[in-house]
Amino acid sequence: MPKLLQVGELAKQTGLSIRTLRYYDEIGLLVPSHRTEAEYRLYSEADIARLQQILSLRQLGFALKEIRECLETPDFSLPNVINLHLTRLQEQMAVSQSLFTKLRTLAQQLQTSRTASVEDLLQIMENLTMTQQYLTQEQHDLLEARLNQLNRLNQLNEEQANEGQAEWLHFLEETRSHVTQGRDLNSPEVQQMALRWRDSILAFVGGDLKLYEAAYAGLSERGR
Amino acid sequence: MPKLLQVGELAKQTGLSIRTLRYYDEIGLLVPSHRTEAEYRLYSEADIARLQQILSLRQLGFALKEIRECLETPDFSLPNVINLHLTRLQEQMAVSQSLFTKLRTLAQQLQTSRTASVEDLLQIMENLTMTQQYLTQEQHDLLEARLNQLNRLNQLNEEQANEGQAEWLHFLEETRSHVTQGRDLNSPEVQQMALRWRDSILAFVGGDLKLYEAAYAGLSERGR
DNA sequence: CTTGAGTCTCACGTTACGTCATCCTTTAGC
DNA sequence: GCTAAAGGATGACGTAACGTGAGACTCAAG
Repeated sequence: MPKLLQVGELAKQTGLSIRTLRYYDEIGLLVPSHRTEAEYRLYSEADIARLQQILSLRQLGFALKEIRECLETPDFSLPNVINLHLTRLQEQMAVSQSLFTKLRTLAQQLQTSRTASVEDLLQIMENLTMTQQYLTQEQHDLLEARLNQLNRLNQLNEEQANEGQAEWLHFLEETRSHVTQGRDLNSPEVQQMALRWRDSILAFVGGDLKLYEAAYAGLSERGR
Repeated sequence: MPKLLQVGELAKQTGLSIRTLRYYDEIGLLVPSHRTEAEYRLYSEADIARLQQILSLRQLGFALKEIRECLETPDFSLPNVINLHLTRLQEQMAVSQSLFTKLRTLAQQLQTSRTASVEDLLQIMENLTMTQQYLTQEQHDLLEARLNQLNRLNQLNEEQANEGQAEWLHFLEETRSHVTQGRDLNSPEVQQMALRWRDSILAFVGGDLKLYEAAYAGLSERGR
């Protein structure tokens, strides 16, 4: 017999609030597949699985409406979801890297001028926030582009889809070998890998290369 | 002559929308210090400096109301702001680290069972989202605790405040030495440093040790 | 002198929920 | 068999941080 959960239990298990689950029901994002006589919500295991997907996508910064649309396309495959997850991870690490570079700059500034002036610090903070802003902007652009392409991909023929998955598997292979060998995140090898990963994405994104380039051009222009 | 900026110009320079600047004016967060005859907003350089602080704090995840309160306490010193920035960086790197560990788990899972079952993947995704949720929750708790303590700190006598700054300078010294020596983020030395940094924070936070401990206890409990 | 770009205020819309208020169900204890 | 406590349901209003017009004003350029 498949066990069914009430809202409160599910809320406890997921850490979400009851109100949130009720809201997801309200907007048709996660409608519990059963109800009791007294209209109590009952969530099946399939519902829970769907909720996991929802949370994953929400984690990636998607709006709830977008998530619903994603899950409506029937062949929104798990590889694709994980693909997104991996990419996101890559970006987060890149951000950390960038931030650390900025911190190094700060440290060096403090090294040269022993007591940094207020103006210096403000200048540094300006740099910090500026790059941060720009990165998140870039991330958003990329996410949008990827979502669009993902949707388009789902409308392509199987051949190309399989190609994309092959690329993805290839990258995963590499990642795994590096991970199992205990390599470090900041080693040149991994950075090299990140570049190839980016190229892989470029191939994956296919036509909209211009969008990607624009983001990068803007970034380097900003960096001068 | 101090140059004054109109909203549009400031918006372009900061990447914020005009509406956002108007909103900040509306809620009293950033009230332009001048207006033209026709009520055009004019932002002085002091205003811009304040905006930088605002963006820095916003970047740290503070609510606008909290930011306003922060900036209202007159001796909300720059070291404190940068202190927060550094801590945040530390946390972000910890999150990346954690995520990467999860990814490693995923990779290993895929290694053992060549074609991972849907259930396996869901399980992994569950772990991913769970830890993520928990971390952000922890981060929020810490941020709140720190804000409170920061406010209290501002009400302490100068001695203790200077002590806190000395601690901070000490940590910065260490960071700098590590950075200039090109050490890696994931090296045991830096992790050791992170631990000491945490202890420093603990000292900094002073009384509310319990709050900190609760957060960590919850984390390890969750991690079982 | 008009046109176009920039600005103003007012005001309603949006997202993802939080927070009551009020009523209904279910379970445990007496 | 009754009651109290716990859990749930449905409105409905509140919130944060803006987005998005509508309609009027201002300012520099041709």
